[in-house]
Amino acid sequence: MLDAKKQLLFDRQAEVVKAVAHPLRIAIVNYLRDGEQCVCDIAEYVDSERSNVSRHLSVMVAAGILESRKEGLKVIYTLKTPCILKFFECITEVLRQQIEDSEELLKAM
Amino acid sequence: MLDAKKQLLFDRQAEVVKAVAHPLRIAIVNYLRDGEQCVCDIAEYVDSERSNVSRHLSVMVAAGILESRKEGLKVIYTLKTPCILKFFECITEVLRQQIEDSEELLKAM
DNA sequence: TTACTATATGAGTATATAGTCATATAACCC
DNA sequence: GGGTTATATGACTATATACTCATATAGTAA
Repeated sequence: MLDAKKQLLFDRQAEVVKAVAHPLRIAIVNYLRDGEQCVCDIAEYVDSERSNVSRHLSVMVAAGILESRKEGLKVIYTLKTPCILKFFECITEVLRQQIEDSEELLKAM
Repeated sequence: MLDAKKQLLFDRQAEVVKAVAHPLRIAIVNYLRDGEQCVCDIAEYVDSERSNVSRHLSVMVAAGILESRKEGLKVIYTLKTPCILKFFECITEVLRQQIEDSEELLKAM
């Protein structure tokens, strides 16, 4: 059975994972690979309301994925842990496997 | 701006990430590291209703994370892409960073 | 056949999350 | 000071998700 310590760990891990479990947030993380950006530029890139983007950014900061600092009027967001990018390599591998499976299925038809 | 192709990719990636963005599902994936298991044993391990566990498992199969096969009355679930484990290394690194930050804060107090 | 077990799923409820709009705050420029 | 801009947040609605209970299905064993 799951002990309380492990359960707590999985809760914390789930918080982090949830923070990137959204297409918009994934787009943001990918955008920030190329360098830090303000809310307004991110909002333009992902084509969504600034207020909405601001909320998504807060969630990712709370999860420890992003960092922010104020610069004049703007708030600049950065990737805090570049390891989050390795994360997407894993996800891409899952997707690649899915496509291979579809191809197998197609061949068998 | 995000083009349609990238948007589609991020949608697919989000599907996979969502499939592990839950403490119970993370517990299941960790349990399956040590080998395949049936629904009943998984349900006992995570201490949840079988019907609930069964649904969580279906989601992860749909996302391409798990595989299943029938064996008598039981349905056995396996990790399909072991790369999903690397995934958790990244998450753990984010958590470790968070703890380091807390320590820094504490020292500064 | 009947009884039993493991799993899946429909229907319902409760909760969480995303998105929008209006408004507040903070920093800037005049 | 007043006006403007960037960001954050409260309040709301719409939607998605998790969970439970009851039931259906498929296999097993008598």
